[in-house]
Amino acid sequence: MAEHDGAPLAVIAASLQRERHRAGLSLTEVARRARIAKSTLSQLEAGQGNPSVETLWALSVALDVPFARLVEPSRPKVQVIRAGEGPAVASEHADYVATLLSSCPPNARRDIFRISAEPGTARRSEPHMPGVVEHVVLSQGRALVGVTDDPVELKPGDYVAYPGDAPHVFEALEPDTFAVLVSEHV
Amino acid sequence: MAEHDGAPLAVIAASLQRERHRAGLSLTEVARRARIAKSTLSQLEAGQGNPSVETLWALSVALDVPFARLVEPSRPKVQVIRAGEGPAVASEHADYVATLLSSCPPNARRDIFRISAEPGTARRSEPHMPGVVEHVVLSQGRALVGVTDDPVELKPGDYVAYPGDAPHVFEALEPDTFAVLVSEHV
DNA sequence: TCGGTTTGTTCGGATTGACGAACACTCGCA
DNA sequence: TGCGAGTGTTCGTCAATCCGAACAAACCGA
Repeated sequence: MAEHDGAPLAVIAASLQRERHRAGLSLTEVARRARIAKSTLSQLEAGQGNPSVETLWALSVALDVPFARLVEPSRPKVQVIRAGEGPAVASEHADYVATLLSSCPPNARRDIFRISAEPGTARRSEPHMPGVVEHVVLSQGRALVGVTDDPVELKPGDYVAYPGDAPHVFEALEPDTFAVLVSEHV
Repeated sequence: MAEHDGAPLAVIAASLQRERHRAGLSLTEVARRARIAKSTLSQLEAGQGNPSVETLWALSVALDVPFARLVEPSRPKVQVIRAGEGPAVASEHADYVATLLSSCPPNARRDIFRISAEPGTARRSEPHMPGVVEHVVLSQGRALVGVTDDPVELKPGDYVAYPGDAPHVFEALEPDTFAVLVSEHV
């Protein structure tokens, strides 16, 4: 499910002004760098108008900001989840527990999991959405991780990234294996 | 530095068609859902034209994909970084090592680090860009992590998230403390 | 107080995106 | 073979963006 909050125009207006002020630039200067008329920028910041992609792209270059930053807002707070706590993701194997630490909030596109696994059965995953990348850092134990055809053996501290839109595995090789998994859908 | 590859129009054209085919929808059907003329969509997929933000937004809703997916591409590969390896981020304290595991690729907005620290001195960080959130999962040892005013003590397996645009700390309380840090700038 | 510079605004005119209908085309079925 | 429903395309028209220049207001040094 892709998130689609409010109409983007108001967000864009706010973002443009916010990023411009953050960079300490004048409206005139930004318009010059983006090679657009400053009148256009003025109206965009006023929330009027519906910029073309080229115009907005030029602005994202001028402000040196990722494009998406202009169309999507922001927020945060402190949050703690203790080792035992947190929603455990259902699994067909009792010896594999994935705990969701941070689910994809409005407009970041990644989930963070804590993985606990015991040796024995390999945990195979069907391909996810195209464009998903998974990152695993092994904390404890030993595990075979990666795409099913060519998994990698990880020891504590090792890191691996692999495309999540292909079949992949997580197989613990030692008891008490524990890892951090970041699943991002770019 | 924000990434700004090629002109976005060709990318958009490709993305629109790719996502539409992935969803198994006809051009007519997508146009109907997005409430835009199918002629418009046809021309956009042909790489002609420079859609307005509202038009593109409507399409992202109709296709149920995040907006940014339409303007920025990407692709992955398997990558491994062993426990000892990887670029270590400079630090004024020798007893604190941050290894960059995955730097913000085109259009994900997060970095992943492995942190190794020894007790003694606290590692204080100045605020980063506004909108940054940091996620820490402790792997080994014990540490005091979070915003400087109100840090949280973590034990193995614990997780904490906090705004990175305020001063924050990472202080190891035991030898051989080891953690995973995800820094995302939303 | 005056000139000079910079701020962001508003105003016609040329350019261009978005629309809807008509178009050529393929497929399934009687 | 003809019909109908589906595909994605091209065309002319209207409305909108985008532009450049002219604009008022704030600021600063002489």
